[in-house]
Amino acid sequence: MDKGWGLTLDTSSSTSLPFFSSKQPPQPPLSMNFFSKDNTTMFPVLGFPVNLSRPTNKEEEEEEEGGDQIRMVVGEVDFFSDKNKSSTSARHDHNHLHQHVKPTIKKELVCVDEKPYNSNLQVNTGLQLLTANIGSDQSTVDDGVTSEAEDKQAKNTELAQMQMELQRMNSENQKLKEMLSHVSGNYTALQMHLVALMQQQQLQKPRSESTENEVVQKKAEEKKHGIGGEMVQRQFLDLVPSGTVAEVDDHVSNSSSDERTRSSTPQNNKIEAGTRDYVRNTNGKNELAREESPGSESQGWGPNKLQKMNPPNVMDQSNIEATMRKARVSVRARSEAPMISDGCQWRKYGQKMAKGNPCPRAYYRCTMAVGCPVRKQVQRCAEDRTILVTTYEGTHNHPLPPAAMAMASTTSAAASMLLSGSMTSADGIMNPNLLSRAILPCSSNMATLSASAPFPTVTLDLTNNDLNPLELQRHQLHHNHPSPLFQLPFPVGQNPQNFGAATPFAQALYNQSKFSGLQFSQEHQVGSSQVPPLAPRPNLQQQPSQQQPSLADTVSAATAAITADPNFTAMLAAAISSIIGGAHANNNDDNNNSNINNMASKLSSFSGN
DNA sequence: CGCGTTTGACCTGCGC
DNA sequence: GCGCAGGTCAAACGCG
Repeated sequence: MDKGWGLTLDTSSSTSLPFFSSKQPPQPPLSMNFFSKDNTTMFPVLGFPVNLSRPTNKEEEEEEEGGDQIRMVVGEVDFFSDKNKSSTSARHDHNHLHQHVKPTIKKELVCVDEKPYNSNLQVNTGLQLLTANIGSDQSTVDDGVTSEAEDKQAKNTELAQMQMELQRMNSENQKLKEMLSHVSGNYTALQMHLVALMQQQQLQKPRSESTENEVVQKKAEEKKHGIGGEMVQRQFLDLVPSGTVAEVDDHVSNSSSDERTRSSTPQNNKIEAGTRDYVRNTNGKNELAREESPGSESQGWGPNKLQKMNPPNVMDQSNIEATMRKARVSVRARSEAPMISDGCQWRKYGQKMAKGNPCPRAYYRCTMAVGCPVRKQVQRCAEDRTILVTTYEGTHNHPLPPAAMAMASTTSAAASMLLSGSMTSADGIMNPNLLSRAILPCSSNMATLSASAPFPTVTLDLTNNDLNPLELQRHQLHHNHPSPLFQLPFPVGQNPQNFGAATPFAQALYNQSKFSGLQFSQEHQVGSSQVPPLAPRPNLQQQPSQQQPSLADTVSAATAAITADPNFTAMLAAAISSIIGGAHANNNDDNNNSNINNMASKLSSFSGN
């Protein structure tokens, strides 16, 4: 696992990353690091590892010694470990309260909205242990040695001390809550600014690109939601973090699925089936613990139903979770290989003949981590069998190699934003035009949203037929790249390195695919597949999946993508946004940040344009 | 022998 | 209620 990747948004400098409006009150420095060196903490939506801990550092200790009454140490913020369920901060010792109180924020950090944090937040400051210790101390007084008066005095003193500790810890709780409010405030401001930027980009686009219908629809939406963009903002605020938390919750606790188990008898069979699956696979290498029953996945939780039954702010987490999983991102690309090499490991678990398509559809699960819910379907297009349609569903719950990062980011961001649109539109009906422009402002012909599909789906079409092979070839020669096994929608007469306004997104995708290692492997990734590989081209050069870009290549390619196309900023920002949505966290770990700070500064410079 | 794929059976939702 | 289609399961199979 490559450990060189992190993603940091350092908001301590509003000049380097001007996401925060100048109207915002001054915020404390906030560093978000989405990188972890181990596999224990990760951000599930994008598969980015997330370190949400803010370990005690010397500065904080010095502050304490300097006379602060309230010691502000957030010890462990563990969103992903089940350990906290059964054992609290057991290291607490009342004799060393000052040194070892480790408040543990468990499980969920939810809501940027009005909901009070303490509704979902358990802050354990060790008070229970403290209480227990008080009792224990009282019961172990040696009355044979000390006099009654001394004993009472000692008890009183101790009680007073304990009460002070209680007060101190209460204050500490309060401070922690305030801190969380700060972080969420920062997050909110960041998202609002991001949306504003995206809207600016849309407004700057030539009006001619919009059809009359789109204009009418836009106006209708704006009328419905007041100021234009309010809807999108709400989408960000309501859904990205909530869905993210739902995903987090997915891996911390099975409470939601347990509730479903209890509440729905017909699904029990399926859940048991899933359990069987898990048990069976525990002997194997690639265990697959199903997190929820397929039945509950297919309960018809379309966006409309969700929206009608649950206002966004009070949306049940399990519903969000289910819907998050249903969001699909479909990638259409020309490939002669049976499967796209997207950097992940997949295991085939089924194959079906789908109606209306002579080509079978293959079903794959991600096997990079135990219980990763991500699945994908691979099928050739019936009309043009050179087109491979890969549909991704779900979000990774594990760190991803650099080669898989960008693809996961793109699909997750698209899915998140797609969902946010589908779930918050007032009438429950998606507006594909509006949404697609919100998601991918310049990609009206590349990304489409399907409201008619059973699940909300966004399709990234990389199969534009108006290709210019010469330009492609020139590009390959120029970059000394072997001929890619897939084609990208370079429009005729345009240099891939210098896209016109017509398809800036194409280059963004190209660059992205370049740095994501999005390749089409001629060899089978995980065994054979009956998705029929086409006859290899004579000049086909092997693009082994293990030939993944180095970190430097990745960063430089990302930088190139950003510098080449401001619209890529929107995509990247969307990905970042969805990450932040789940993080709500503060991390001062500055390690591994340099490369991403690089990207962030690039991003900020373009955001300012 | 372990692991991944294959493939028929099964489950579920949906439309009629 | 029935049939269809999509999706998943799991025993059988094949490969290294």
